[in-house]
Amino acid sequence: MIKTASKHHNCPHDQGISCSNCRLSSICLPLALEREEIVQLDDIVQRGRPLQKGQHVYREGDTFQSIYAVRSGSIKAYSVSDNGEEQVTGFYFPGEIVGMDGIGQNRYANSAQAMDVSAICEIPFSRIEELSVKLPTMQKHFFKLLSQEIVEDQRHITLLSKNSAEARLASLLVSISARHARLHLSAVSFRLPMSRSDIGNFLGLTIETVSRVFSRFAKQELISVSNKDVTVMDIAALRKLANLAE
Amino acid sequence: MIKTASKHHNCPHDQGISCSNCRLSSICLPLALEREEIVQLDDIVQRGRPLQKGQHVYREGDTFQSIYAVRSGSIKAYSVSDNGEEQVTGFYFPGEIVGMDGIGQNRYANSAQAMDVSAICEIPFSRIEELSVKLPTMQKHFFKLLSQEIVEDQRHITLLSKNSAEARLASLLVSISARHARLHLSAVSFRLPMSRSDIGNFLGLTIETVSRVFSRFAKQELISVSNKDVTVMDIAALRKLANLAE
DNA sequence: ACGCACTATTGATCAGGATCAACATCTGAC
DNA sequence: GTCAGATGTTGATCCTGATCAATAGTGCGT
Repeated sequence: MIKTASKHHNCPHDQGISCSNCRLSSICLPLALEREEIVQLDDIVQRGRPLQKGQHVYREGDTFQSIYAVRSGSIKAYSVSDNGEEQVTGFYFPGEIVGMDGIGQNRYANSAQAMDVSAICEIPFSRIEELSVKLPTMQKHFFKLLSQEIVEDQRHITLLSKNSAEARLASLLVSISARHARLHLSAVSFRLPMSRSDIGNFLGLTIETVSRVFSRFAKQELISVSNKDVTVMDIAALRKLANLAE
Repeated sequence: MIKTASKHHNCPHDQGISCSNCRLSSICLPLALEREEIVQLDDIVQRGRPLQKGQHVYREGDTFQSIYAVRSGSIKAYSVSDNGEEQVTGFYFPGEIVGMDGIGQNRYANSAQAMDVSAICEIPFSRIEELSVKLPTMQKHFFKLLSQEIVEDQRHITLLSKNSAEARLASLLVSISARHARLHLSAVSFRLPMSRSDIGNFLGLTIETVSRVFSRFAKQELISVSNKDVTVMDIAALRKLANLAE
């Protein structure tokens, strides 16, 4: 393999040195913002070096300072409850934002950990607040982001409360497929960055059940699985299993 | 019973004709706001006539315009999923705020329904946005409110994902007890405004299981139950069952 | 006060997923 | 390339809570 110079635009962990030319901006900063506003946001966004797999973006209990946009790779968020059990609360892909749970209490309610080598954009929240006062569009955008996370979490509550193991896993696969499509990646073939244990934890299932349902889906030729690589063969059937509208 | 004139301050559905003298303001508008800022908020808050039991504040899919503070009574929020099943996503008591799920999509993701005769304060969101641009404290307050709802929902996800029927019901009882205490009402004796079916739906259980767990708690003398009236006899034991820290 | 419909309780049985256990496969360090 | 530990798969059994069913209680309208 030929090594490409990482300063240019073809390395996935370094594409777009500014929000203005970041190809994720349509997801990360939906519609709303004007070019000039994006330039102002650009000034406050800090782009660090990539995180290695397993490294934390922040930890539960840390003082809240920033929210983070995923630029490449993937992040899992999890919290540890009073009795010491871990609960995975979300998986985040490029263009998505983590850390908003920290605003309310001035400390993060979750830890955020890289599941792959990942690049992230740090956005100091105090600067967002300042900018939001000057730019109502920006304020509106962040109100919306927060509200959407609430709706997402409520969907997940419904998933856990009302759906079978098969429906839960189907639902996760459909969701990941759709998010890949949004990134102009294949909606059909993708690599799951998380372990079976993370999937089970997120879906409220044991790893044995996750493994069995994967096998069952494969036997029914809805997907084919090899380790973490999944190929979706019948998305319509998965959507049906997940109780989603066509 | 002697009828009291409802214009004065002793009717529970009419206490505090303004935010400034509302005894819930410490909950509904935590610390943050200055007297003068509260006066400005006062101007935009609309106080309607009480809702009867069963009436809706808004319905899923309605165009989003306002958020609502519960002044008296109690509200349940629920959504209907693609397959037609109802999911109760939350119960709201005086001082708490409903409707923030509507911001992201410009339509409510849930319906909100009165479980008792309830008084609510309508707060048009566009006015909040305007005011937030002028008053950074106000902006910060609403960012926090939204973030706290995210954390709440994630706690509920953990409850559903990791806890037994007993832990779930214990957790709800502890939560309602604490919220009553915050309102300076008895943390020990209270009336549950919601049906067993709503409780089961919220906790991801059938009504039979809810009923059985109530009976079991009563037999163990952790609580005594008569219909919707509950007396908590051993809050420490309930907290332990709910896997909460002391 | 009566009856009807709705809500809740309790019991008997069933089933989905957890748990326990054995084995297979992958990954990374050397 | 080899080996050890981690991760994943598959099977057998168990248990919690769902389902089905019968009964009891509540509360509202007349």
